[in-house]
Amino acid sequence: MGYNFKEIEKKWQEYWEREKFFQVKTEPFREKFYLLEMFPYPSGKIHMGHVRNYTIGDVLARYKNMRGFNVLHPMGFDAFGQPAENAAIKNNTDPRRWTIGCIDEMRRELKRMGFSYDWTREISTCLPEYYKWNQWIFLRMFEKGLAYRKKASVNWCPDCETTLANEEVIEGRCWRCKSNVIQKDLEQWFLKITAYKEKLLEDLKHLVDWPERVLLMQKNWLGMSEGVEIYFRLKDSEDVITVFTTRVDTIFGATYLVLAPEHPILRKIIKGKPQEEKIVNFIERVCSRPKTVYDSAECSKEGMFTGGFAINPVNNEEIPIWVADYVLMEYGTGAIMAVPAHDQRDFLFARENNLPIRVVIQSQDYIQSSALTEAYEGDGIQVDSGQFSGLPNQEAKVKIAQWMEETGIGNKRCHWRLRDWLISRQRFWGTPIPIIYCDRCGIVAVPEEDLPVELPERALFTGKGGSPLGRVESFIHTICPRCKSSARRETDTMATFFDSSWYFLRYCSPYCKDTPFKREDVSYWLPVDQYIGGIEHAVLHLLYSRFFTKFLKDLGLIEFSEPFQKLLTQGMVLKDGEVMSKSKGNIVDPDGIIDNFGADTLRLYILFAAPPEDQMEWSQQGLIGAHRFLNRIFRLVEKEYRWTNKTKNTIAFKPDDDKENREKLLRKIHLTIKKVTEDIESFKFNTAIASMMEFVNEIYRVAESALNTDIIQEAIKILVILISPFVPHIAEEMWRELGGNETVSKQGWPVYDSEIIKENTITYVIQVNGKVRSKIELPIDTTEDKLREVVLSDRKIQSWIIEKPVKKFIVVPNKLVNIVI
RNA sequence: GGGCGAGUGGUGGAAUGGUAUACACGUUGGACUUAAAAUCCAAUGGCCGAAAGGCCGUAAGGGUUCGACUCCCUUCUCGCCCACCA
Repeated sequence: MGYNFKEIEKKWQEYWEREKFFQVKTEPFREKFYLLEMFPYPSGKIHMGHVRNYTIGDVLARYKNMRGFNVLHPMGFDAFGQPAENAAIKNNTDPRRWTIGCIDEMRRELKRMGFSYDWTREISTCLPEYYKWNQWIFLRMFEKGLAYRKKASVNWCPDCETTLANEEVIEGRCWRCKSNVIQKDLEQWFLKITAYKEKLLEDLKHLVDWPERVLLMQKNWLGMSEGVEIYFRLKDSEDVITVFTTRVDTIFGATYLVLAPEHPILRKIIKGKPQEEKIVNFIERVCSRPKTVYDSAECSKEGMFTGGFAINPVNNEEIPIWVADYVLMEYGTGAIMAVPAHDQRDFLFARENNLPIRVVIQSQDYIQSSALTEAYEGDGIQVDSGQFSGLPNQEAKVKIAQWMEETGIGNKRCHWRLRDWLISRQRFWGTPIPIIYCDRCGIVAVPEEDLPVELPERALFTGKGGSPLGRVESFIHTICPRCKSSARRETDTMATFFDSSWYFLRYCSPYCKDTPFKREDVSYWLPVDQYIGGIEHAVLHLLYSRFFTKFLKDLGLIEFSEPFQKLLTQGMVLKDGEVMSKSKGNIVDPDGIIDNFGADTLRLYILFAAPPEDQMEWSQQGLIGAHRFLNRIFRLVEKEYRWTNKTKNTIAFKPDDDKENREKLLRKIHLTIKKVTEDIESFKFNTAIASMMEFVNEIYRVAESALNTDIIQEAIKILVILISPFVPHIAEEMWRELGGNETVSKQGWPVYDSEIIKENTITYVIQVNGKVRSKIELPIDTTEDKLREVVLSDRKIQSWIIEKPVKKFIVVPNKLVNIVI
């Protein structure tokens, strides 16, 4: 029989709730700590990933609390999204009711875990009092020209007459009806995140407490590349083709140009040429290809000669213009200069189509154009490059660009990978975009006083015929705010990433009715001191949140430009080496684990199994081990080590029969405080727990030999405090059982005494030629001469160095000696 | 194809230039018990040896160092991100 976790956990959860233990308020003169974990999508049940994420956060929140910080630790739900709508289609029910049901269930589960949230601040993005502010922010962006309409293609199922997310397109077919998906152009809303690209890149430098790889992923996503735009005149017209290159040093090796199939000048070039029809067919074939199908480098590059020629401005050479599918309209200028000798893609294409290859960068081992088997993309010396021949290419790169700017041949440019953010979704379950279309006035913003534009109560969910919102007549028909004639509402809703791009601000003033948040609250709590969540949000969510923050700062609503000071990305929870998922059927349900072992066991196990950032493998055996450990510490209570209120926080020194054990335990107490504190600060929860296990082993060992001493009571007391952020319920229970008043959560965090930790003697490791041969116990700070004398007279060491001269005698103070012979 | 990260006992992991395998799981043996569970004790990288002890050992190979899991180079494997980005 183990300890009664069911009763204990229920009791303390009720206590914390009754005492409003984790409710906080803005207290300008108290040091704050804002700890945020990524809020969940309410799919119905929490999974182990959530448990891990929120347990990591909870340990830190409770620890910071005990250190005296005013800790904001909120939780909410990212409640809009497709699963609710799909559930509604399946059962023809209301996505609202489905979502609220899921939220209730998940809140119940989160409470069972004993997380220290301030539940009075809970938010759900699907409630009008929240999404009103999505619309408000959208309108501010619209005013600033940062929200605009543009045609963009969507995946479209002609049978269901509906748009599909990429994940709903399975092998080019609709996931529901299996018919072929086509690309369809729709007018859609975009946010001009590209207006902030330089700031988004620049400010990454300040995010020193973010994981390196997240910074790198953001950097790659922004994708800035520096290069030169070069202007190629056409042979027989005044038209100019602009190409972008990062390798302007290879310009003398350009032997042809390539246009993307969508390039606007292409039709002009081929007009009236014999191959016109063939090329038009080619263009149409390539453009209708679903974008997801073609698979990069593996895919063979297809293209044709257009019949046109361009003039290379650096040497007036005539070069042919081609069209090929390996050039993308979306990047750069949609046209490239092809240098087959120094670009692998160009090389393959040139060989396929018998186009000339000309080496203009010579490598150390001499290369010949005719003998190349692959492009040479490395550095070297310019050859056949006019006045730049003989220069190292890196130097030539700079000089050629300069020369081009002076002569008007080209200009230095940056190109970015980042695109504007498409936020329109042809879906019901999202924030309505607050826009009205009037035949007379055009696109009109919904006036602020009319917000929120609420989702209608009822809609029909069939999965066919477009968005359900588009068929709710009472929603669509409205009056133009400007001219008062009849008008139509926008029926698209916002992508849910919009909702989560500013939710961390709403937690500060969740009840605010006039603005999205109160300035005084936000300026106290923000930025978030520690953000914790999955690596899958390393790019989009974090980038969008940074964008919103910068935008709100420009509006003058906030004073900071980065929302998250520190970031921790936790690893995934695996079972049998695979990610837990419904489709694999390898889910372990947290609820069932809590039933059988308790929340404390689950918390302890999930922290002990691996460091937070690493992936962890679920093991039922390991879980049982954690449970066993909790039983083991709980048994300390039953051994009658209760303390009286008089004992207080001091460690009493009393003469004891077992002086050595006493001193050892005292030192262990302070070593453990040190280790656990440092490990929590650096998120090494697994080793923090290991050190507490060692501590417990030591307490038991000493208890065997010297029963019922005050030092043991003190050790247990410290143990209970140290372990309380990890396993709060059992810690509270033990605290009371042992005679403590108040609660353990209200105890200050213990401080170690470095004097007590100090050792008087050191066990020196003695190596001979780098191999451990002996260990000698010596007083601390033994002089080197004395050390040498003792070590060389050691019997074991003597047998190793006999008759061999000592070449070197290396001393690492208070640690190790290495004798080289 | 490019970038990043990782590879340590039967297992999860510890040690980031100084005793490799802390802590835990598992396994084996023992104590307690009529029995089981629970608990407690002991052993647990490999090889040689009766023992003392020795040799080998952190994916593979090489290098730097008095000393390398740790730093450098080469190779292999796995994971993640990006990917026809000019």
